Amino acid sequence: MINPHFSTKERILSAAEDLFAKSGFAGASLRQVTSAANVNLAAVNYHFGSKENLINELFKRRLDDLTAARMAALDKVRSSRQATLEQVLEAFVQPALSLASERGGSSFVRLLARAFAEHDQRLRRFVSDNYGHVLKEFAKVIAQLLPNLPKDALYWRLDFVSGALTYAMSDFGMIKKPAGVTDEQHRRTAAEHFVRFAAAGLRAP
Amino acid sequence: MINPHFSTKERILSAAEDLFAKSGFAGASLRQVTSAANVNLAAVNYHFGSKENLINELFKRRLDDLTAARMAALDKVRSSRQATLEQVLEAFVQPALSLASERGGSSFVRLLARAFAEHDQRLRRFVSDNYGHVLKEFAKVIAQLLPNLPKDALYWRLDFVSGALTYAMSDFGMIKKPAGVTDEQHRRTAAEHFVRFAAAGLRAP
DNA sequence: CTAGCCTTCGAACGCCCGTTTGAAGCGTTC
DNA sequence: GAACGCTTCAAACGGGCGTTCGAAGGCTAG
Repeated sequence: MINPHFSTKERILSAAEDLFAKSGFAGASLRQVTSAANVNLAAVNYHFGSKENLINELFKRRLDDLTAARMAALDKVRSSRQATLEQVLEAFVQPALSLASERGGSSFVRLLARAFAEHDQRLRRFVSDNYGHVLKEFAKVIAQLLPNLPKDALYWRLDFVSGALTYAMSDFGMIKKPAGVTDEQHRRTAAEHFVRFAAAGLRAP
Repeated sequence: MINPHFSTKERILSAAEDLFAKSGFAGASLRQVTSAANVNLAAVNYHFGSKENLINELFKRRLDDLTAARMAALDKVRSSRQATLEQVLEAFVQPALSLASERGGSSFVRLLARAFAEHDQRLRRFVSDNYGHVLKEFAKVIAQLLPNLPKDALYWRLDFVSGALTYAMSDFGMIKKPAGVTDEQHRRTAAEHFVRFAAAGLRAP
């Protein structure tokens, strides 16, 4: 399960990502994590200090890359002469898609959905600090592309878009990957459907 | 906090709803629940048998009403001569809105979102058994209203719609109720925005 | 009044939790 | 090869967990 070639720290992070995604932060114990990682129990507190800090490191590791990739994609779209709503949405989704394709990335995506479901203030603060400003940047660009849309309507619709994406990427819904389709293709299809749906929703009369 | 006029069973259910919504099923203990309910610890196992069964009863209590109300609203729309997509979506949202306005209902809505985030198979099975067939009925009606939309696109979009609703109703997003607006008005506004957004998304070219 | 039943109660059960500790291992540096 | 850091280890800590138990309480029917 866990590759023995990686360092203790990395093995813990990987195992924790899987187990927390599966059972929740309170539901998965450090004993389960260290056992899956083939690592001594005390290693968590040695390398991360506490369970809570391990969770934070888990998010930091992935979110730093994700937010950077999203900002880069947004800047690219922004600098093009005639950006479309679809391109902006694509810039938002594509990096998340790449993340989900990484080793363990799909677990992390579900973890992210969990972080939203947890109303725990400490965790929400942490996620929004590392994540919030990117959403604001996207909101600004989208607002420019929909100049006739009142601000309150825009914010509502952006919430709906976030929800739709979170939900779909976490495999909550009834959509199941058909047999004979690679994960990659499945995600590509999901992204295409999402961009069409979200763009139309944002443009609603 | 907990009304002493209600029965032990009801006090436990109310307190459990609040605490599980706030801290998660694994995160809130029966000792916290019974303490908040002003009830002896052993009462949970006496009245419900186990923590897991308490959780099931929690969902049953609300979902039975919700699904019945949704089916009734759908039948009403169905029987009208010329049903619109907006009316069908309204029939889906309105009962959830009423539920959220009930005493403790807003906690339950967040609990429902948690149930989706938990990938726990037992809980998912239970929720989908009590919840799934209603979604299928709505899907059928919506499919008739969008005869040119391929089936796979329809299912993707319905997933997006579910996600948008779940997310928005659980207060995950950045939308905050403005001061001086009642909960009732806030939810009414949310529903209007949602129906417009979802209808447009479903009708996307 | 009393017998019976449903409910509540305090106390305890065994178990697992996150964290800490001090010793053991081990490669690097003088 | 001794001394030093960094890492791993087994073991234990106090505490909270879900659940169980037998006694006590309190209501109703005879």
